[in-house]
Order: sequence, then C-alpha cells, then structure tokens
Amino acid sequence: MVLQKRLDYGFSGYEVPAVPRATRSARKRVPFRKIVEGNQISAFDLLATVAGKLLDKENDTASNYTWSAEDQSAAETNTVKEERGDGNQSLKLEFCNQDGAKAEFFASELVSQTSDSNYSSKESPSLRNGALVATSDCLERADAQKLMNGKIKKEMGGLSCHVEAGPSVCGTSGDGIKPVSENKLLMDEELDRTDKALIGEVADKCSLEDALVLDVKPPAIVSSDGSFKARSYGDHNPLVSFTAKWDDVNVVSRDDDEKSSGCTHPSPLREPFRSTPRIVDRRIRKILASKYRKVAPRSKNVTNSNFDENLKSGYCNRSAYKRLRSGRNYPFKKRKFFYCRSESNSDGGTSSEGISDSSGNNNNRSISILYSKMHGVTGESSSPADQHKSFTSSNSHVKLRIKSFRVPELFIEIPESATVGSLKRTVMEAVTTILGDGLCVGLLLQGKKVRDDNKTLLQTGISCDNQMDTLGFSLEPNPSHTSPSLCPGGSPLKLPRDTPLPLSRYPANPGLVNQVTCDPSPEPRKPNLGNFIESNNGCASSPTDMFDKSTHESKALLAVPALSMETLAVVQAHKKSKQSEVAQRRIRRPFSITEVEGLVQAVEKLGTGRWRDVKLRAFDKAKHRTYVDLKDKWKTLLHTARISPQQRRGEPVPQELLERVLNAHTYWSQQQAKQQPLPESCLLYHNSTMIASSRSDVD
DNA sequence: CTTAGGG
DNA sequence: CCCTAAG
Repeated sequence: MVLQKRLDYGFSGYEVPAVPRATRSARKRVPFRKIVEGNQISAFDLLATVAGKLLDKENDTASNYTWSAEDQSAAETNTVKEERGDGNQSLKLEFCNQDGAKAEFFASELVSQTSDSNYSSKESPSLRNGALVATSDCLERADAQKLMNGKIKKEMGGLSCHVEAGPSVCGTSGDGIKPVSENKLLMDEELDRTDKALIGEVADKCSLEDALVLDVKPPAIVSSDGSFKARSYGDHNPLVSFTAKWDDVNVVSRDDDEKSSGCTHPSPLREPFRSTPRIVDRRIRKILASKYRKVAPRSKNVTNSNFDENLKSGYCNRSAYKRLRSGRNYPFKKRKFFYCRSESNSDGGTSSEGISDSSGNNNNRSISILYSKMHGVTGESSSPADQHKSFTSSNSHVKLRIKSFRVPELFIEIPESATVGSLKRTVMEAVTTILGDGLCVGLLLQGKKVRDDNKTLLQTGISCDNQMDTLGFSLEPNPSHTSPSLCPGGSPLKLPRDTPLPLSRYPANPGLVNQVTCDPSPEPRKPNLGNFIESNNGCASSPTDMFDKSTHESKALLAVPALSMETLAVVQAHKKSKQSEVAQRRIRRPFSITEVEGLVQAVEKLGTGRWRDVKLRAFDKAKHRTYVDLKDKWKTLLHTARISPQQRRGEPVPQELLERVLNAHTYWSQQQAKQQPLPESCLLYHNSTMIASSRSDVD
C-alpha cells in the first residue's frame, strides 16, 4: 500500500490583493491554514484556499467577475472564477497541470449568515463555515486530488486529522511550534484594525478545522454508486477510509451555462457527478489554449506538480529495504530521510522524543539551530507603490502577494567547519523537500547577505558562541528558474518587505521571498571545541594532512525539516536506535594535490583492487576519506588523465601525477588480466597491442 | 565489510 | 559523492 505523504502548511494573514473590482478594498488579509497530500505546494492550492477565504469575506453585491492567476512554479494554470447563483456565491478555481490531471476547486461561500442558517445549522453544522470543495475528472487516478468540505471531516469525527492547529498537537515538544492561540496573538499584532476585525470575524465563525484548517487533498475515489470515498490520514490512524454519500458532499454543481446551482446547499445534488468532467474538459481546453503556454514549461517542476510523484515511494521502499539489509552507518547515508519521513505514517505512533533525539550523542562540534521563526524579507522587491500597482494594473487577474510566511521547526545541525554553501544547501534541501524546486536559499547574517559560499561558517562568524538570532535565511526564486511571465497581465510577483506571521506554516509559491530567522536552539548544543584541534592533529605524516586544516571530520549535515508534528514524531519513532540516521550528503571535499599524490603512490604499490589497503596505507587518518572515496577518486583521476587538459575542471592535477595514474592503471590492469584467464579474443588483442608499451616504469 | 560500477 | 549488487 502506498502511503501518502502529507504536508501541512498554511498561511495566515498574508495579503491578498484586491479582487479587481472597485468595491473591494485594496487588500485583504486572509488567514488560513490547510493541509495537502503530497509534498508539492502550488500556487494553485494557495489560490484555492485564499480565494475561498477571500470570498468568505466578500459578501457584497453580486456581480460576476473572473480572476485568475498562474502558478509560476508548477506551470499550472489557475483560473479563479467566481460564480454566483441563488444569492450564494461560490468561487471556482480551475487548474490543470501538465500530466493532464484536471481538477476544479470550488470555494463555496458557506459562511452562514443569518439568512441561510435555516438549513445549515442542523444537518451540517460545518457548512456554516467556509469550505473548499474540489472535484476532479481524474477520478480513476489513485492520486486524484479531492477536496472535501468540512462536513465530511466533521462527520467522521476523529478523522479530522489535520486539526493540528490545536496547541495539544503543536506544542508537544516545546520546540518552537507555537500554539495557535499564540499565533493568533501574533497575527493580531500584525494587522491593522480593519483586518483585525476581519480575522476576528472569521475566527469566530469558523472552527479551526473548518475554517482555519482547510483540509484539501485527501485522495479520494468516487465509486460508481455515487458515494464519495476518501482516505483520511489521521494522526494516529494512518489510513482510514470512510465514505460519504454524495448527498452529503457539498459539491458545486454546474450546468453548461456555468451557473452555479445550489453550490451552497447541502441538499442532494441534482446533477450527476459525471457531468462535471465534461465541463471541466472544456474549460481546461480553453485555459490551455489561452494561458498554459505562457507559463514557461520547466519540466522538472512541472513533473513535480504530480502529487504522487512526490510520494517517492520508491525511495522509501528502498530505504526501508536498506535498513533491513544492513545496519551500517558508514558512510552516512541518510538522504532518503527526507523522502521517507512523512510516509512513515504507518508507523502510527507519535512520539514525544522530538528532535532532541536527533542531535543527541553527537560529539562533533556542531551548531544546533532550531529555526523556529521564518519570516519573509526581501531586498529586491520593488517599492510598495510598485507593488500595489502590480496588483491593480491588470483586471481579471489576481496577483497574490504573500507577505510572509514561516517554516517552523527547521532543525539543522551542522558542523562549524561546514561551509556556508553547505549550510545553504542543507537548508535548501530541507525546504525544497517541502516546496519542490524553484527556490534557492540565501543566507543573512546580521542583516547582511552572505554571498561567499565557500567560506566556512566559522570564518563567516557563525559559530556556537554566536547569537543565532542574527542569522537569517531567505527563500529566493531560483535564478535559473525565473520565468518573468507570471500572469497574463505581465506583472510579476512583487514581494514586499514583510512582517512575521503566526499561523503560517509552509510557503507555497516559488515566486516568493521569505526569510528565516532562527532562534537559539533549545537543543543542547555541543560546544566543546576541544576536539576540534585534536581531530586534525597527529597526521602530519600522511599526505592528507596538508589538506583541510580547517575542517575537522564532520558528521554529515543534519537537517530536519518539520513537516508537521506527526511526521516529525514518526521520524523519531523510526530511528529510535539510530540517532544519526538523519543526515545529509557529505560535504564535498575536493582532493588536494597532496592527497592525490598519496593516493597515486599507494595505488602504484598496492594496485587498483585493494582500496581498503590503500585507505589504510595512505589515508588512515583521514577519516573522511573512505575506501570508496578513494576508489572514486581514482576513477575520476583516470578519467581526468584521459581527457584533454582543456576539459578538466577544478584544481589542476599535475600532469606528472596523471601519467602515473595512467601507468599504474594499465600496469595493474595487466596484472589482473594475467591472473584471470581471458577469453581468447581478448588475449589476442591484448598481446598484440597496448600492453607492452606502457608497463615499464611502475614500481 | 569490500569491491566494482553505475548514477 | 551516493547507491547497490555481489562476494
């Protein structure tokens, strides 16, 4: 069974620009939180939710308008259209992604006003609140994304698994997740009076799970009998399926005239569900024709928009297999952690071990940072005036501006000897796992950007003794992924200076810029610098000693992005015995000439098939060089020696060494060939040509 | 755990 | 550098 990856993210209080209509105020702060299945956040999801919340508050005069936005990151085309019918309003959001999955999202205005409370109160209390409903015409797909309204969840009682907003869930480990109440407090501070009132209203009206938490994407299947089946992933009940009759599902039903009929009614649907796809198709085609091509197709991201692709079940399975297969932890291979952690729902248990587990017992001098605050900041965005302009310049298009967001609980442990670049990459990897590609991470230290990726953290001034609150990370659009044409209107996303926001969880849009400031970690740090010196001592005789004085052997980087409390906990449960399981790709440490010299020498002596001996002989004290590393280095050396000098990169290896590499290789190949009887054909070939020539002077 | 190779 | 199949 494929376990779904779940991602919990949310925003609160980011600004939504004015719906292009004069009667609407310039911007609305829209608090919301939502959870999706899959690890890809797209503007699509964002938009759907935002739109829903936006309309929640937009109860003014009925008039049709259309607005849309395009997701820069995922090459999805989003169209948001408001429809009105029966005096109720609904918002429809259409999108399609590359692989043809099409879905429609409906954000129905269901906030109960006094006028419509007559039907909503009893049979479906949750319908009183804003709900987001989606349909999909890819029902066959196991990963078809569905939206359910709050009612389903509510009726399932304990299955409303995504109500993580509650302090009981968020605050368990006391490691930086703020209870909602506190968040709300912060939120309020951020808002001006008007917005404050607005949010208060919403909060009052909606329960957490119905309004602030919009549970958007549980995989669902619509069976032939018209019942709506969905799987819900409970905190403690990983895969619980339940069904609900369509009658109970609040779906927007539409006719071809595109008028909404009864979208806000909990009453039975009049229209067979199957009729929807047809309409969808039509619309999708339209969208495709008009807009889709404008979105620069970036294949990688595009594919990532497939939720099921992000399940990476393959990774997980393989990793599990590996864990079973061997218990080694050397070299550290923990990368898969990122891919597997959230699937581990099947482990079921949540754990209170928290992250402390992961950093414990680490004797390396490392900085444990608990990034508990992330808020956006941008230096590059234009002036507020420009931004405002960009929002209002083009009618019928919505430009979302996320003022800030926060990625909670990005836990990172990294040696001081690590480079800034590796730190960035570590953070990036953590974040990317959540967001998908399209972002890069910037590092700010005391407000200044740290650009030199090659400086070590120590050199940069990031050390144990440092106040971690001076450190900041920024999520920036990946330069290689820039696609200027964000929306038909042509005005790109502008990102303003931001203010920290509370409830927010994960950012959704690669067009965004945000910053991460990190608090001092509650984790016990390991500030014993004594070993530092030692670990590089006493190896003066080895060729590797000249190298890398500044780096002590570093435990692999460790980054634990927090997806949610559950996933975090699951991870902990997973590796109770192996704390170091969570780590990162090792730092790249180019071989110095001295090291190459030592390697060549050892191989000349020992041959190419005895890497363990080579390691022992020449790199015994270089703990970061494994025999596999040496083997790999030899491989690359050989390659380097064979290519033209122009094609070589990196620190040039003396030609003399390269020739020794070649000679040693041919010699030992020959030795090997002598021992193992060759096929006759080979024998003939070898005898006649190459062998004799280059075996002379080795050893 | 080591080797050998592909990624 | 990582990952894995094979010894």
